[in-house]
Amino acid sequence: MAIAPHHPAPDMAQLCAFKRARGTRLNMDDGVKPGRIKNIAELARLAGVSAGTVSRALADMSLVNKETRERIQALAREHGFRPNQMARRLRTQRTGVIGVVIPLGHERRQHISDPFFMTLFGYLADELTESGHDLMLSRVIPGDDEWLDRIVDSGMLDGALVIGQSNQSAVIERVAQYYKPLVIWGSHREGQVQCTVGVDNAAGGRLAAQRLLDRGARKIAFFGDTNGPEIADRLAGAQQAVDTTPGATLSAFPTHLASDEMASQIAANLDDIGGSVDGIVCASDIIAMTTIRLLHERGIAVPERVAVTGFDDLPLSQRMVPQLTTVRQDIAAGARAMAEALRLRLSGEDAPSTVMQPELIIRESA
Amino acid sequence: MAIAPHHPAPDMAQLCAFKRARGTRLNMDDGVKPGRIKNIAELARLAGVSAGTVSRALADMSLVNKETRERIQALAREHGFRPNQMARRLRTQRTGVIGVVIPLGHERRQHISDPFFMTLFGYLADELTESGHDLMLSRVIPGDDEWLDRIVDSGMLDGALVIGQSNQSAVIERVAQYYKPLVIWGSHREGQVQCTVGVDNAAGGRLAAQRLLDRGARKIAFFGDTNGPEIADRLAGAQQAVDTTPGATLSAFPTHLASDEMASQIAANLDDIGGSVDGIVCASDIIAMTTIRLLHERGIAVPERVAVTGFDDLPLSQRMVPQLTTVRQDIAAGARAMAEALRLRLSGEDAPSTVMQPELIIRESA
DNA sequence: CGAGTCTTTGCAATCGATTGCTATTTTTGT
DNA sequence: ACAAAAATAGCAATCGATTGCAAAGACTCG
Repeated sequence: MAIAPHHPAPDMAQLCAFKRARGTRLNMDDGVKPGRIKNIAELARLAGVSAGTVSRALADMSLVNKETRERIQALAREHGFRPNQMARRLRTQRTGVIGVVIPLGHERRQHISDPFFMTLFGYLADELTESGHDLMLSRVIPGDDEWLDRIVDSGMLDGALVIGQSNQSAVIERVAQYYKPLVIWGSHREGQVQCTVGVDNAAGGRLAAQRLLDRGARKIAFFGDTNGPEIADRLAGAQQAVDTTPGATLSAFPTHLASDEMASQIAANLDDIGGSVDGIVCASDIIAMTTIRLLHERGIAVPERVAVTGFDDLPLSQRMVPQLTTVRQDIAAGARAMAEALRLRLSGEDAPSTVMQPELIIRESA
Repeated sequence: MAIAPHHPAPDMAQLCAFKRARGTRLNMDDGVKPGRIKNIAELARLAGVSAGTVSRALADMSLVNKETRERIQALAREHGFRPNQMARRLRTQRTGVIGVVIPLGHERRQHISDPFFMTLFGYLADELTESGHDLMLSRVIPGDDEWLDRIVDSGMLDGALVIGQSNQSAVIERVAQYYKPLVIWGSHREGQVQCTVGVDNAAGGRLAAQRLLDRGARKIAFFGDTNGPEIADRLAGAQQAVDTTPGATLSAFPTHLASDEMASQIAANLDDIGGSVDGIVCASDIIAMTTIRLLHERGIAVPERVAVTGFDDLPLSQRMVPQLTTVRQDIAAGARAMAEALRLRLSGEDAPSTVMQPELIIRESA
């Protein structure tokens, strides 16, 4: 991100990590900043001009004489002065900050360190910092129906991104009706106002289940928490695939994402179904990874006796043993789509929802 | 300034967009909210009191009559009014925002999705949002020696956390001399001013190497990028352990963290050393995971022919097959320590550095 | 009954940068 | 040489909430 006042165009030559700036005066005695300037007025007095001129000079406006401009800029640099962003933003009514919100409606624990969210967040950071925005992360446990209003009305944000609908679709939908610069990662529903970006979860569920069916599996289990629309769609997709295959059955087992509960819950599921299952559709790679580990502990071979599919295609899924067969969501492309939609909406235009097509990545586990 | 690394262009063909039913008009003003109040003055006029009173009422100060106070609060709620944070912050000189900075001095690529950083970041978010702070993420590729100054002087932050020293210790040290609310994740050096929280990396390296030596390994390799002090310390620790064991040798192989380069680099390393190595100390769990995967592909048994240790003890290390023997950093405890140190420093007190002791977690890979 | 205390509320300064408008120079054109 | 046009710089209003201080009204008490 750039908390920098002005961004000079990124000069690729300067990106070289090892190239140090040829600073005029480097670390020598810089601990003692020459009399710290705290606002534009002081710098103005020092330069013998008015505050307005300093402001314009620092913004590099051609309105002020080139010489004075450079003199002021040099002075500012020398004193390590940087204009107060808070005042700037109050005045300009633009904050340059995008809020990223993760609502935890049905998952109270530790959701935020979930690799999927973090990966998406990382890509979003890459995208948005490029256009000079800062990212502010808010982790919200919705206690009422106003949590999103509070965020978008806080006056601190130019726009907001919501990662995951959780069970808060209604709230999001309501806010989306009056707050434009809002983009959601999640499922698209016909006729909804909110602008979503996400994968076709039903198609993804179908792909995963179909893969298991194609391998000959008939008794299929689904591990995941279906309280949010996304996972529910994946289950529905899997159900569709199973329904079109005679003799195949599907049963769903609730499985939380929180990592500590997850393992014991999956263990319980496995003991529950015993050896009567030959394929498992997992709602995420993390669930799949844990499931495989637990099957391994029970001496059940994957994929020979039970085939397992994941969802997400996180980087780790190809580093596992066995490598994970999974449904790929292109997180980088998703982040790019979210950023693009938000940019459009920030400039007042409309932006449509984006539904990406998932892709089945066949590796070893199924 | 921070510049995002380059992403490979996505296959946009697979994105399919659905236009929203309600094409053009995005701006359905009015809508549900009764005539939108935009500032305290308007609300004050509506309530028939002065702005100051409204401000105090909203802050729930006992200074204003309980009845008027409640009346104003009700009015504010009814109109969905929320005071402008930017103005509030300009006036109070407190932002409630903590900056989290990840300097990428020697790693230009995609560092941010590194699971370790993300996990730590997640825990930090949990800790700090609890005390009412927001987190702003800044990913910085230091182009000069002022990147940190720009961030802490931006006037947007109450404090800052730096995750990883990279090769920027000197810059951090200089800033730490004048900016107090600053806490660093990284290595502690005698006599330094910066407040760090981190694990004793040398001890960790020693533990890992010693484990391999104890298993009988004598020709040890180290995989990791030693440009930053942290990994360098781990290597130094490993070297110490090897030095005290007659006949044992250690050789270091540079290995970047960026996930795409890493695999090929490790593959090259492995081919380089051929079968002449019987133990590998990896500088992170991710490196270890990739290494094991590649050894597996080459038909080299882990730990029978080559024993491998990781570093970090990420959640995934116990879900792998084989489970990873690794040096544990307690990331949650680290995040707690960072948050606590920052809180102290925010309230003007001093806070010492924290050096945590690493712990060897013996599982299957060594 | 008037002085002294409390409660409440209002007024106006403040935080620090931005920017429309005005007031000075220069410079140019004829 | 004189009017008109540019080029510069300054003044002061503004963004919206907070808060010290003053003031007005309500109440107590000797």
